[in-house]
Amino acid sequence: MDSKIFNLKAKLEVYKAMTNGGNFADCPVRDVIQGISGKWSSLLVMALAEKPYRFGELRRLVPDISQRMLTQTLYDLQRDGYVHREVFPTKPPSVEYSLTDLGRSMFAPLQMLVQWAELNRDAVREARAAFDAAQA
Amino acid sequence: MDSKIFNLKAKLEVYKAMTNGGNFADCPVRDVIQGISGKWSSLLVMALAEKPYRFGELRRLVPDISQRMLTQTLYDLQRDGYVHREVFPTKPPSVEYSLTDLGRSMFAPLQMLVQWAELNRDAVREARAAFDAAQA
DNA sequence: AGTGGTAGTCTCAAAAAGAGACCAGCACTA
DNA sequence: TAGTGCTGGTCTCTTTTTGAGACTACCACT
Repeated sequence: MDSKIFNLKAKLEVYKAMTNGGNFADCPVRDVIQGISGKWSSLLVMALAEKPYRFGELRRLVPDISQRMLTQTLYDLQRDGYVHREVFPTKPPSVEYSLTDLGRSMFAPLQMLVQWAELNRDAVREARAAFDAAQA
Repeated sequence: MDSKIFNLKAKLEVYKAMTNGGNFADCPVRDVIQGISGKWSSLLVMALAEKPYRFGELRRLVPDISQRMLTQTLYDLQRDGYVHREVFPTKPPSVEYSLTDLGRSMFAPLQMLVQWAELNRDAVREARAAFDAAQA
């Protein structure tokens, strides 16, 4: 075992002590990770990292998101402080979404993961195909 | 805008060309990200990065996961090639789960995100509290 | 004979996500 | 002047996903 890999068990004990001493259910890191690991969260953060977008622009950019989920995911991202929402009083009022500083700082490590995914998507697809073939 | 931030729109065009030319729905990166962004996936990968664990050990380590979701998440991780499953013919047969090389290589960027979450969990919680207070 | 540990599966209820209709207000067009 | 479309959503209904908990079979130990 690589000793540089952090010790999860020790961390769990720390979290137990930090929270209610009982279980590991409300581990604060999990809380944060969960907020950004939703189906659409990372995609929207990636989009907004490029430049601010309006609601309809995001909808067109990600065609297979429903309006309902776009609304809700943006709301959640705003609530967690990653995204800023600004309404402009144009004739049909337009709403612009942009990353906050916190959002940009979170985007950095997220991008690492996305880059890994880009590099390794073939490996994952092959593994998946091999597994499915073995199951059949 | 920071010019070092990659251009999502250009990427989207590339993906469009790579897939069916139509929409961005089956973007391969999203496919990979989705596999590791489940509610339990990252947590189990983090656990297995420390050392291999057996089914029951994982269940005890993460007390609030149901057996059903543990089974299924491990199955999915195995299917995508992140996790290796090995059955030992002990008297009650025991099953050991461990990370594959692919899993370990994915854990590296995942850890970046987890470290970010550790450092910024307070900021996120404050943002959340402020937002909720403003809504009320 | 009863208890506990092994790794699950099965069923049913609750929560989350997806599909699509609907809304008000303004601009442009026929 | 009535229709059409764009703005950013909400509302309802259905499908999918998740969670809770009972149940299985086998073996060891008491």
